[in-house]
Amino acid sequence: MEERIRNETEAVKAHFREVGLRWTRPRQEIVDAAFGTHEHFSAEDLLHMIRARNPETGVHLATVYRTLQVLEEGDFIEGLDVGKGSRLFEHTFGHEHHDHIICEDCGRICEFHDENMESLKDRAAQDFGFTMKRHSLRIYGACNDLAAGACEHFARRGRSS
Amino acid sequence: MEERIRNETEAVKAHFREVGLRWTRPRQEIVDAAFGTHEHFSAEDLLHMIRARNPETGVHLATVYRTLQVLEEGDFIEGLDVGKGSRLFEHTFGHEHHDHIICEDCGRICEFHDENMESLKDRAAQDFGFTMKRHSLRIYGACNDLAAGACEHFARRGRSS
DNA sequence: ATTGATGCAAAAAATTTGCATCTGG
DNA sequence: CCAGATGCAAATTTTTTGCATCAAT
Repeated sequence: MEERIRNETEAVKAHFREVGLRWTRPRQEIVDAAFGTHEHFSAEDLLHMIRARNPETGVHLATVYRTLQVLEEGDFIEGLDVGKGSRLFEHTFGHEHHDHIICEDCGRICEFHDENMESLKDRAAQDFGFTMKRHSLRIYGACNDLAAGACEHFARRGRSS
Repeated sequence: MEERIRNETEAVKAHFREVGLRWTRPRQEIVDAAFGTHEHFSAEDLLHMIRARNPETGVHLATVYRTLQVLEEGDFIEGLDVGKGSRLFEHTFGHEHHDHIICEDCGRICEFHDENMESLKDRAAQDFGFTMKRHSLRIYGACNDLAAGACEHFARRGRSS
């Protein structure tokens, strides 16, 4: 897994070099953190993760935002509007595209991939004369775990509604 | 069409009465405007539309936001995160659900509906133990009109990026 | 009358920007 | 050295809230 991170980081580094962006300490830390988690994270979450890894870090939130922008443009991460609060990100480089199911009550996010759905999306874009760049399917619902009182995600976050 | 608006307004009014909300002048104007357009609108857009209809209106933006919230909860309108800028709304009452294709360059939004897609969504939610409440599929791309220089939407808005 | 709705201003939350300074190439 | 990156603070943008007042029921 550390190896995976190394590879992904290397890829980002290569991309940066390629497009003439500099490889700096803050960017290193940001990328390491972004690829070091499999959770969805906000800009602020990521900053906390960076600080957890290196309490001495001087990385500033503004730099996180700026770097996330670059990473998104380079298709290394993907932003996800969850409706409430800030945009969440996840690393996507080397991952197959997937869609999201979001529990409106506890905030839990499940991921799934469906080839049939993908072809339908392609077709729709074509039919309407669009060149598809990306797509985002989000299903909002209530997770049954929650109804059953067995939702650990809820326990962790403890939101109401 | 005026008749349609009347009916929709009546439905909203009935719903308000039902759940014990008052029917006020500001709400009347907001609902009329929301159902009087077939475009997607932001809270601010809507306020402009209200002022266009009645320059004397005293409706305040905060009230627009508050009312949009109520309307969304009542399933009369639906919010749409377009990633950049404010949330857009569209009235949905009496309309079949549809998905969106959004041009990242000119902002044009196309709507489509695909039964197959709908069943796949249903299935996915079920498979993951969710009770689906709503869903949002957005396909982002570049519209070919734009590439061909024939995109009127672009001419109207004239954005870059 | 009572309770909810509104206008207004001010706060909040999330993100972006200007600028002096630092630093990688 | 020099363009680009960063920290920091301040500005923006979008949405929400507190509160005195107003109006629907």
